[in-house]
Formats: sequence, structure tokens, C-alpha cells
Amino acid sequence: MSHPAIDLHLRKLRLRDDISAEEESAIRAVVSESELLPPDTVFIRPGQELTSSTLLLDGILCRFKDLSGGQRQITELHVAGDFADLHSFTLKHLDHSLMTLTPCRIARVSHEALRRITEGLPHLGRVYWFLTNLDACIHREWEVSLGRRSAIQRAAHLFCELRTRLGVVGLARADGFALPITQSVLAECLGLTPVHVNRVLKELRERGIVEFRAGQVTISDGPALETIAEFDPAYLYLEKRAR
Amino acid sequence: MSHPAIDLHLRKLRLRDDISAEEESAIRAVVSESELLPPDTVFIRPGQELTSSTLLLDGILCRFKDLSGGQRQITELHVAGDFADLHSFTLKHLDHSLMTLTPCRIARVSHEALRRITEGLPHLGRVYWFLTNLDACIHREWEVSLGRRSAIQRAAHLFCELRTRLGVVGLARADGFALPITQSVLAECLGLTPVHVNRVLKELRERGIVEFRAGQVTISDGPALETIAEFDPAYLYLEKRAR
DNA sequence: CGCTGCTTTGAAGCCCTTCAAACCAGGTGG
DNA sequence: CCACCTGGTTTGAAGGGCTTCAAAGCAGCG
Repeated sequence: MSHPAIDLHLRKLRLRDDISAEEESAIRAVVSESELLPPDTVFIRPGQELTSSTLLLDGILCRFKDLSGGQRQITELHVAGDFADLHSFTLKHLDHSLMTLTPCRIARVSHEALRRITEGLPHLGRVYWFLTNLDACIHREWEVSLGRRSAIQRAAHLFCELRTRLGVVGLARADGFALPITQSVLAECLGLTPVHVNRVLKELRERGIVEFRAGQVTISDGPALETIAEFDPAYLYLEKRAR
Repeated sequence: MSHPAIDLHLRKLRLRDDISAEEESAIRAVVSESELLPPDTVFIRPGQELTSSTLLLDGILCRFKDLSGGQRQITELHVAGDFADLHSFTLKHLDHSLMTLTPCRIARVSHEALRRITEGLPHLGRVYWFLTNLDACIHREWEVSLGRRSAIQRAAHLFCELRTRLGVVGLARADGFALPITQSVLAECLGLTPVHVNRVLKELRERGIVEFRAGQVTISDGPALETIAEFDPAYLYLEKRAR
């Protein structure tokens, strides 16, 4: 039953905390058969009653909120190994939507199962609580980008964040990673227009720092990228905390 | 020991979930003696190891992140009844700072006590997990404001949010509430310059919608305010969810 | 009564948006 | 095999919302 891609999820957890063998098998036991969603599929809508959470095994998806006039703000990107809506365990329904950006392999974990393992294994419960708090950390950093950083800084910062997060699950190297999304999606993340995102990408490309082409991010000058972004990965909690 | 202002905290909880008598007394038992912090006090800094969480009994405080060049982005405001850093229970240290904006009465709840009551009373544990997820909901809505809304919409939206959240704990009426902060602080919330915040407030005042003067928000046309903001309180989860 | 911090106003400029159109690659069907 | 279509990318030109810089006004307080 246990899908091999769950290893990515465990890798994400073990970077931050010790996961015992018992906890690991509890996790593996509650993950259902996986399913494949095509790109651009909105699979959770605001207000919809939810009884399970979605573990992303492969692909990229996003949380977003709609505005009147058809505008959208993407509030977070999710990569393999992430729980996309673990917070629905306590919220029961969401205030936003979830949409795949690429083909996505997902698995559902029922809230009933989450309740069982978080009650039976309180430490694991706190680890999952931590994960939802980590999403909040990412939200805060995006608030900083959207509120205070220039367009080029926002783009650079997002690339830094994704390189780091994808790196945790072995899907990025220092010189780049796959990011098969459009510039318009990037614009919806960055609070910019697609036109301006295009100009910013051009500048980053011409300055020899990073190139975004054909769904691939190629980083030629990592230090310069981090300097522009003023990137500090502290908000991603990449080290183990005291248990 | 139990400070009367804890009632505000319980009111906030009971709006969203049933809290049993046993749970209530457990909460009351773990809240320490309160203390008073003067305004503009940064009392938690990034990276600082934390062993307790801060319950705000009275006053207004904020979470913020510093940028190079002395700029700041405030990522959330907190009002009486809020846990300001409940997330530090799982994060162990924060990626941002906490600062009082007004004189604040606070109480500390040790992480050890939180661990005890969340393990012993799993439902209460989920209620507190929910609270941290509610903060994330607020972060997401701020991302939408910062990313997509105009200056006047951002200001209007923040006033709507605060009226609602303060209303929950009986500190706001339909026609206004106390908000003893400066326009510069407002600017740091809204991702704007103080100068432009001033112009936006002028417009809202001259259009007869809302007035911000002397630390007081006076709403003369609530419906117009919500229309400008496109305010939908769904993200604040104001109703009880299924247990 | 003059300091100090906050608010208010003016003028100029820039970053990003808006509008418009050309370009380009991949897929489809004639 | 190429013409066509479609969705994404790129570029140009003009405009506007917000910033920047500067200074005046104002209230509270020692």
C-alpha cells in the first residue's frame, strides 16, 4: 500500500525532528492508495466540507484565493512531500482553493486516521502541528515579499525558497530545478502582472543570475540570487529542533 | 490566579468550538500571573529559544519581520484574547519578532504546561492547533491584500478585520473601536509608506466612510467600507465547526 | 513655551500596470 | 508536410498609483 514517494515526506519530517520507527509505520499505514490529477485541476474549494488531507507525492500545486474581477493571489506553492491541506484537519473546511499546476500524484489521509495517530502518538501530533506552522512561516515570508520587496527581489526570493524546499526532498541541485509552470502563475504568486514578471525574468537572465525557460530554473549565480533576494532560509526551519 | 481577562480568550475559543468545564479549568490552571509591558517593546526576537507562549490579555501587539535598510513588514496584529506566539510551542524559536504597540497585559503559558494539557485533553490540543491555523488564515488574507488590493482597499480591509476580531471579544461595536497605533504602524501592516496611508485615510474620511483619529476608528458607513474592502469574514471562521 | 513625535500637504519621479500587438513553439487536421 | 490554431512569451508605448523628498502644521508634554 505504502507509496515509495512517502519517503520524500519522511525526509521532510526527519530534517526537523526525530521520527521513530513506530511513528514511521503509523504514517505509512494511514496513507491511502495514490491517485493522479491532471494539471490546472481545482480539487478543493472554499467552504467545502473536508474529511481527509492531501499528501502531495509528486508535482506542484498551489493554494490560492479568488478576488472579484477574476484576479487570483496564490498564497503558497507545494512540492512533493508536502501536506497540501493538513490544516483542514482542524479547520474542517478551507477559506481558499487548492489547484494542481502540473500533473500531481496525491494520496489522501483521512482526518479520522490523523486523529487516531495524533492522539496515540502525541509527539507525532506535534510534528504535524509543526508542519502547519511551517506553512504559516512561509506565508509570513510571502507577506514580506508582497509588502516590501521589489519585483525583482520577489522573483529572486521565490526561486531561492523553491530551490531550498525542493532541495530538501532531493528535487533541486544548487544550479537549478524543474518548475513547469507559466509566467502567469508566477505573477499570481508574486502579486505582479505577467507582463512585468516577463521583464523581471529578462533582467535576471541578462544579468547572468538565473534563467527561467521551458519550465526549468537554471541558476548560474546563486550567491547573487540570494543577495538580490536578501534570502535567509531561517524561516524554513532546516535544522532539528530540541525534541 | 486566573486573570479575569482569560474570559476573552475563552470567548474566542467558544465561538469556534465547545469547551468543556474540564478543559476550561485546565486552561485557567496553566495561565500564570500576568505582567504589563510598555508600548513599543520588542519582547521576542528571531531565533531566541522559547519555553513559553504569550497570551495577550489586553492591548495590541504585532508580529513583524525586519528587512535590511530598517524597513519592517508587520505580518499580523494581535488583540486581547489572542495567543501571540502559540506557534512557538512547536517551532521552539520564531523566525520573526513580537512587539507591543500599546501597553499590553500578558500572561505566559509554559510549553511544558501546553504539552501536558494537549496530551491529556486531545480535543483541547486540536482547538489550540486550530488557533495557530487561524493565524495562518489571517496571514493568507494579508497576502491577498498586499499582493492584489489597492491601498484604499487594504486599509478598508484591515479595519473590517479588526472590527470583526475585536467584536468577538467585545471590544468593538459596529460603529468603531479603539486602535491606538500610529499611521506609520498602519503603513507597516499595509505595505505602504506612511505618507500614502495618510492620503488614503483622508480619502476614506472625506468620503464619509471611516475616520481614523486619535487612536480611534469611527465607522460611519460600514456597508461601504466592506464593499470597498470586498470583505468576506469567512477566513476568520466565526462559526462553530463540527466537533 | 519650545521641544518632540505624529500628521498633513505639495511636487516630482519611478516602478509597475495597462493596452496592444508581434512572436514563437507545439499540436492538430487538411 | 505545411497551414492553422492556441497558449504562452516578448516587446513597445503610455499612464497611473504609490514613493520620495521636503517642509509645514499640530498636539501633547516637560
